[in-house]
Amino acid sequence: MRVSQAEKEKSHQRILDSAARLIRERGIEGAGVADVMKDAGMTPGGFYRHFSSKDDLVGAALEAAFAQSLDRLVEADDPAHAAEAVAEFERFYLSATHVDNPGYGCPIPALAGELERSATLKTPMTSGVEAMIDRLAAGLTGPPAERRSEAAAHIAMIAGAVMIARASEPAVGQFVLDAVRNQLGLNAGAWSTRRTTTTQRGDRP
Amino acid sequence: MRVSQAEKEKSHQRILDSAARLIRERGIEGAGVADVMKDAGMTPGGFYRHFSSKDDLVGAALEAAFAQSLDRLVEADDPAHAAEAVAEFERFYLSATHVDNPGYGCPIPALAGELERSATLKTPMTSGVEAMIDRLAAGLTGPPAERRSEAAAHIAMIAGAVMIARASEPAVGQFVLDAVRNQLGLNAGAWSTRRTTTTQRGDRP
DNA sequence: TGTACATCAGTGAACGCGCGTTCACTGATGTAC
DNA sequence: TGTACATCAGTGAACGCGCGTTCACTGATGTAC
Repeated sequence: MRVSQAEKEKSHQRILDSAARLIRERGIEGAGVADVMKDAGMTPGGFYRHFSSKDDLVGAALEAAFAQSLDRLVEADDPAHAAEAVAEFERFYLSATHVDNPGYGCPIPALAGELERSATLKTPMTSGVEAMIDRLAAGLTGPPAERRSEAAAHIAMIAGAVMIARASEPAVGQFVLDAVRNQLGLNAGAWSTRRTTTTQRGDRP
Repeated sequence: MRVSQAEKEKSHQRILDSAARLIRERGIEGAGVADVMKDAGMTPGGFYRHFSSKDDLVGAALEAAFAQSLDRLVEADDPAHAAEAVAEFERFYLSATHVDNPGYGCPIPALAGELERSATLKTPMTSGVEAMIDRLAAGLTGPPAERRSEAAAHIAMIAGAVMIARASEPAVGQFVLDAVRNQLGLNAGAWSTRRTTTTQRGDRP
C-alpha cells in the first residue's frame, strides 16, 4: 500500500539510522538488508524503493555515522574551550561506553578493517577521516601546519586502541586504552602536573 | 589417493601458509575454504583431514601470522641495538610495502576489525597483542613499568595508522602515516636533533 | 622379506543455508480533467 | 470540489549464487602375520 511522500521520507531516515547502527555493531557483511529493514519496521522487498543496492546504503550510512560521531565534538570559538572539547572527545572515545557500544560510535575502528577491501567505500571513509582530522586539529596547540599532523596521529592512536580493545580480551583491552590515555595526557586532571612523553630517537650516544 | 605422513605434514603447512596470507589479504570472510585449498594446490574436500572447521583454521592461521610478523623484530641483547631494532620495525610497519602487502604483514590492522565480533578468535588475538607489546617494550627506554604502557600506545598508533591508510584514498593515507612517523620520531636521522612531542593537557592557564 | 588387508589423505560432486536482489501484487496517494 | 485513473511505497515469496560442510569413492600407505 502506497504511503505519502512525507511517510516515505521518514521510512528512508529509519532505514538509514538502522543501517548506520547495525553496520557498526555487526559489520557490513553481518548487517543484512533484511535485518536492516526489519529493524526499521519494514519487509525486505521495500528496500529498493530507497536505495539502489546494499553498497549504496552502506555508503550513505557511513557518511551518517561519521556525522553522528563528530557531533560529539562540540565546536568552540576560543582556543581554550576548543582544547578542552577535544580532550573531552578523546576521553569519551577511549571510554568503556564507546568500546562497548560501537553502534553509536566512531566508524573508523568499527568499519575501517572491512573497508580495506572495498573500492567504492573508500571515498566516504576518506572524507570522514579528513573531517575528523580538521575538527581535532582545531583544538590542538602549536603551529597550524603541525596541528593537522598531530591530529592525524591522535586519530590513529585512539582508533587503533579502540579496535584492539574490541578485538582482545578485556584485561589487554583495558591496558591498551589506559596506555593511550596516558600517552595523550588525558589522565592528568586539571590540578595535576604529570607529564607523559613519546619515546625519542634520533639521538645516538 | 592416500599420501605418506610426511606428505600430509607438508600439505598441512601449505594450507596454513595459504590461509595466513589469504586471510590477511581478503579478510576472514573473503578467504573461502575452497580458495585456501586451491592456493595450497588441493581440492576443497581434503580440508577436513587437517582442520575441524574454518574457525579452527583461522585460529591457527592467526597465530602463525603473528609469529611471522614478529619475526621482523630482531631480538637484541644490549639496549642500544634493541632500540634501533624497534625503530626499524616501526619504520617498516609504517612503510608503503607493509600497507600494500597485508598478506605478509601484521594481523592487527588486517584482521582486528573483523575479530571484534568473534568470540573464539579473541584468544589468539590477545596473545598476539601481548607478545607484540612485550617485544616492543624491550626496545623502549624509561622505567620498566612504563615501557609496556608506552609499547601498547605505539602499537595502537601504528596499527591504527596502517588500518586507516588501507581504508582511505592514498593522499590521506600517506598523510596519516607521515604524521605517525613524525610523532614517533622515526623521520629524524641519527644526526638530527629534531623532537616531536605529544600534546600536553592537564595544565590550565 | 613378502603378502593380505585395513587405514586414510585427497578427490570432486552435492547439500543446505544465508543473503542480495527480483517480481507480481496491493491499495493508498497524487494528479489530470 | 469531485471523480477517474495512473503512480508507486511497501509486501512477501521466490530466485540465484556463494560458501562451509558432507559424502561416496579411489588408491597409496602402513601394518599384522
